[in-house]
Amino acid sequence: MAFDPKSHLSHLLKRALESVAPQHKDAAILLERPKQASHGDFASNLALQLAKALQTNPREIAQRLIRELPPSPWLDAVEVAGAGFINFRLAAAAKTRVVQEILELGANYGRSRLGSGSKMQVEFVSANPTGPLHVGHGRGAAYGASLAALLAFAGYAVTREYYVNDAGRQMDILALSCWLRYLALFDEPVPFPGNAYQGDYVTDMARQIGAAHGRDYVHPAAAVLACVPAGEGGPPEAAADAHLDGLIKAAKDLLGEGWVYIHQHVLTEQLADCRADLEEFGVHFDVWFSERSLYDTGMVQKAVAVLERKGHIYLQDGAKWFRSTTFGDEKDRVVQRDNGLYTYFASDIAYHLNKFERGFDRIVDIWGADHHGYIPRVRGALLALDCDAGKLDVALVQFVSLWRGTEKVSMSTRGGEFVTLRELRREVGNDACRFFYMLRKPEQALDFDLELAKSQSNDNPVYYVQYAHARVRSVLSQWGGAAAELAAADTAPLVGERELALCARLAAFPEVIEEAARDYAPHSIAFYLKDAAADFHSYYNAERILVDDPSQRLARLALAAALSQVLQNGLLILGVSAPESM
RNA sequence: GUGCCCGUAGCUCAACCGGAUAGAGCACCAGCCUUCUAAGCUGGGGGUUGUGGGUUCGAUUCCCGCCGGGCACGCCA
Repeated sequence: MAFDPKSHLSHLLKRALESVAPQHKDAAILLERPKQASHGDFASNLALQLAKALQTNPREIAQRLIRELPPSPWLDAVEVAGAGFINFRLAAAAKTRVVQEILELGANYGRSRLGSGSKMQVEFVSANPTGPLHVGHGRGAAYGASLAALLAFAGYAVTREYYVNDAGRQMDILALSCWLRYLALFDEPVPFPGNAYQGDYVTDMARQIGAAHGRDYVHPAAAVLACVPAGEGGPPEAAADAHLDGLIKAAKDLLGEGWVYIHQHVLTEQLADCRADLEEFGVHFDVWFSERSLYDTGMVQKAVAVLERKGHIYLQDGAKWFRSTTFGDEKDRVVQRDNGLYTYFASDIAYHLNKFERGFDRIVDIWGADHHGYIPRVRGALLALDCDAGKLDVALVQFVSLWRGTEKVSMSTRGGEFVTLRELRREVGNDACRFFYMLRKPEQALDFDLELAKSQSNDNPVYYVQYAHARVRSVLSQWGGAAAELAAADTAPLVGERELALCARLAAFPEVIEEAARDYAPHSIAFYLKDAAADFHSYYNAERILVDDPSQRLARLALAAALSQVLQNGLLILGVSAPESM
């Protein structure tokens, strides 16, 4: 069992507490690493916490705690400071131990049992397969993938899932868009609606269909328009929607099985494209869950029927409403329209019910911030279905706005005017992309300046971290010894201020992992890695590693190797490579 | 109008579930390569944490009001 200074101190403090204030022996013992080195290696505010209950001056309590502290060979000094903090100074041996521990555990250093194997699902991206992923999806992908990796590292059994919206109107619009482009290719041009999908990829798919099936799906433009309402009256937007629906209906009627083919084709194409894009980005999924399958297996009907049986459904204006206001929503929601079609919400209820039936201990949905209003109704539905809604966490990722210098790039998926994730990755590189996305917490809106990311790519912090890793690898290869030699190295020669600071940084890694996992905050790993790299660069510039003295050389090499291991472990979670050389 | 997120150095962002003198990077100024990778290091100036109250030993953090920005308020997904 590895020695852990923090839990050791925690144990000592608890013993002292039992002696000083037995009635408060269960008080939480908080140990933190002070920001300032002069405050020692660990500090506790235990005395401050107890002051009120004991009606005693906190400094006095701190003194008593220190007096009752069992002796320990790992401690150099303990003192009262400030308002009543207890500052601990560890013996050098206690600080440098971590080096051997890291070299022994290797890729497992920092791994935690926090999750204790409980089943966790992380659902993310889940973009409509109606076009290429854009930079906003990229953020969700980077966050979700890093979070999932982090949670796995923290001991959870994680399932990564993508919910494929392959059943709705948006897919119909995409299929229609493709067909209209196809008709135009065969000289049957139907005016292309402004609210259809405009992107070039739609025309590309139309060409594919034309190449494979020739004129099989051609119908006269006049025949198409004949069964479409002109879309007059009412607000222009509603008219445009009605017009689009008319076109979809016309397409279905005229094409029959052909419609099914085109619909399936565009879905398959877009999903494959999306999947390949994500794979290249280092983002992998265990499950691609089809919305349509919920209908095919009757789960949507079942979910609504259960709600109905429990008395949470009522009829109004021909539609079925879920009384979500009973469960904290601000208004009731339609689950089945008067035309018999289920709403997106209905399939989402079924989907979440399915998630719960799969027995996850915890479920994390990662959504764009624009969906925040959706949370109460999903929770409401789960409560209505007697599910423990407390198992569901929704992490909202704020928007990404793209800039080229001072000019904002307008983005609209439907309009086909957007910067794709692929373009971004090509411009900036996968590593820099992944790291850049992780440099701010998800609830913070992100301004992504393409010019900056491109022109100053050398200033991107990712290179700073990778550079530290490459430097170590370079030194190690020049040394040329065996790794086993390092793991057995005596770390006693590590006495320099920078060396001990680096040791302390490395020792904090497991705590950083646990805290980040608890808070769903992989960004804090990126910040930690920057700090660790900074500690190393500073050390590297101040001291030489390959010194003449054999024992000192070996100890320094071991320290450097330990750092590179921690950088690797952290970068792996973030989906960023740790290069041998740069 | 209602709800959610945000407001910290000139700019972009941190701050360990209330802790000690609020920290980094970029930019700016001054230094460091015949020695392990200068994509690096050392030093310097930069702040009433939007604002006004409240809670207490102690507030960037928690509560309330206001100001400013973003998002959402569909029988779309």
